[in-house]
Amino acid sequence: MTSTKPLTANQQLVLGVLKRSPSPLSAYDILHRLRNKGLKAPLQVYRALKVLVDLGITHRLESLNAFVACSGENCRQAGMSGFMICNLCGRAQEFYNRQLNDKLQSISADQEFVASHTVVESSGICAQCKKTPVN
Amino acid sequence: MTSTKPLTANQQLVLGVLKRSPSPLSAYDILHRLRNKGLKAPLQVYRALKVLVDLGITHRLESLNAFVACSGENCRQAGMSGFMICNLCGRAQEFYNRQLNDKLQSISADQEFVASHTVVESSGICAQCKKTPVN
DNA sequence: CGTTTAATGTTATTACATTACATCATGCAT
DNA sequence: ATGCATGATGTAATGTAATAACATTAAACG
Repeated sequence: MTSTKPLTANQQLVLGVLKRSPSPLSAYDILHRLRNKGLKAPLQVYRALKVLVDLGITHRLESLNAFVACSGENCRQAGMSGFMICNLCGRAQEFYNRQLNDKLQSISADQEFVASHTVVESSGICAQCKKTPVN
Repeated sequence: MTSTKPLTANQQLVLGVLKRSPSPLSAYDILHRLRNKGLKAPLQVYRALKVLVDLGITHRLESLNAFVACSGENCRQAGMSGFMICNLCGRAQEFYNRQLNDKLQSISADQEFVASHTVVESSGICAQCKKTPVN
């Protein structure tokens, strides 16, 4: 029943670009790809990204200064998610893990720390790239 | 017997500033504090930071674009560490947790992903700030 | 010594992100 | 309908983070 406001034109454009991309894009990458759609300034992209991220349908990768469309449907309720980022092909695989979540919770609780957001990002080499060195 | 090369002048200056700071500093914050010591350009700081981070005696906080001195002695061997970052006082509390580590390992292993580095950063409110709202 | 190598210094540039302010569109109360 | 409030957009300028390219200096060592 989460009847939420529909996305605006710019937000749809940005989300579309992210969904089509196999790997994370920086705000300026996105802007570049939307020049032909009339977007001209970084702020137009950053504004759209903010909404998408707040909605939970896009994630920001802190270690990359880049953004990806959420891969799961129900990211919002699933709690925190993590990413495995391949240094060779550039792809970012999103994952959810209940136990990891719980462990992070308990670590916070031990310190009486109230976490509002948690970033988990591993960088390395993905299975694909391990097999076929170049991509 | 890890007889390692001694730190250079700039590296010592940067590390000193980080150790004295109660919270993470950006490279430009550091530069600002070292103007009086003769440092003039960002690169001087970034170069020193790179060495310190590679040595494992300083950490980069991806979600803050900032740096902190390592709080433990033996960070290098302890494996990956995480941070709890308070949005009010700005302090970053470092932590190690074996089980968290293991869990991250196993998640990677499941996907046949070979992680070289993992970022874990929670932001929220620390125990201190919860008690005494302003700091 | 002179040569190699690592560290530094300096300038310029690129990449990432936000502030400030003007404009436009929409909804809706009178 | 008219006028006002609100939210979305557009645009320019600026601020902040990071690196490239190249010149210079210092230390190591045959």
